[in-house]
Amino acid sequence: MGRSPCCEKAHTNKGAWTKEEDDRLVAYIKAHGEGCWRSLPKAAGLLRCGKSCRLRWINYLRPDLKRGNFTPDEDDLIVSLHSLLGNKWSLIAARLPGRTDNEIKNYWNTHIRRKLLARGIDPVTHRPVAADVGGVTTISFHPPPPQQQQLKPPPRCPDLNLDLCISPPCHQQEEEDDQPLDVEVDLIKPVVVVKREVLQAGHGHGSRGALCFGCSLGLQKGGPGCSCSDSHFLGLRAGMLDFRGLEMK
DNA sequence: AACAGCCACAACCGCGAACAA
DNA sequence: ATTGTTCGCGGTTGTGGCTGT
Repeated sequence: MGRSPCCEKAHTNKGAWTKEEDDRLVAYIKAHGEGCWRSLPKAAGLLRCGKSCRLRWINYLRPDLKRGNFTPDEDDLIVSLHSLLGNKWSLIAARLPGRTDNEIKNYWNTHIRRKLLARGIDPVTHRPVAADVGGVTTISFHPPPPQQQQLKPPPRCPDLNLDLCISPPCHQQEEEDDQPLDVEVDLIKPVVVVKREVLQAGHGHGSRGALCFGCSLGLQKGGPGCSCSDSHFLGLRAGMLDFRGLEMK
């Protein structure tokens, strides 16, 4: 026996949403809140399946959506998070307030991926594209071969806390021991703040607050994932771009 | 002006995880 | 422990708009 359908397909609309459907959905959620998507369409008087309602709300109707063009900051953040998390769009979206996983996924596939390729960077591995002897360029459009697949993230990274990435593990203790780090934490966009520090670092751990992305995430200085001595690449640092092989505790 | 091809994005589909009975 | 249901995610497709010929 197959899987039961997510909803009654017989009497549901498909395709683009009308203004009236949008209004109904918004009005219902404003009145009753999110939840129980399966029963929502009926309760809201919509001829849609629950999944469709959920997607419409999350990707388009939610009032806190930012919409509009991605900023260069967001661009860089997406690249760095993708290098860390792979195609975990929902996790990436969680770090970009006002952006949805679907939006980021589309943006990645249409803009960033192309941009990386144009710069000679493999969008899958985030490493410079390897050119073979004959001058033919090899680009990964599919998951990397087995030996590289261990770089894939574990099914979930439950213990990787990206919520607040300012952490002290690799600042220069020998220099300024008990001085508290002078770090401004933007609670709305904490990760962007970290990344800006990474960008302005440019010279390893010597400068205060100048942590590589890995160290910003709380990884061990000099350990796997720390790239404080690597050269810059794409406004980020080459070498810091692949944390996917790390054991998450 | 008409057509074809391309691009961007909204929406759908299938699967696995989480949860409840 | 098993089964069924619901939700959420990621990959894929469909479609409308734009651009070039």
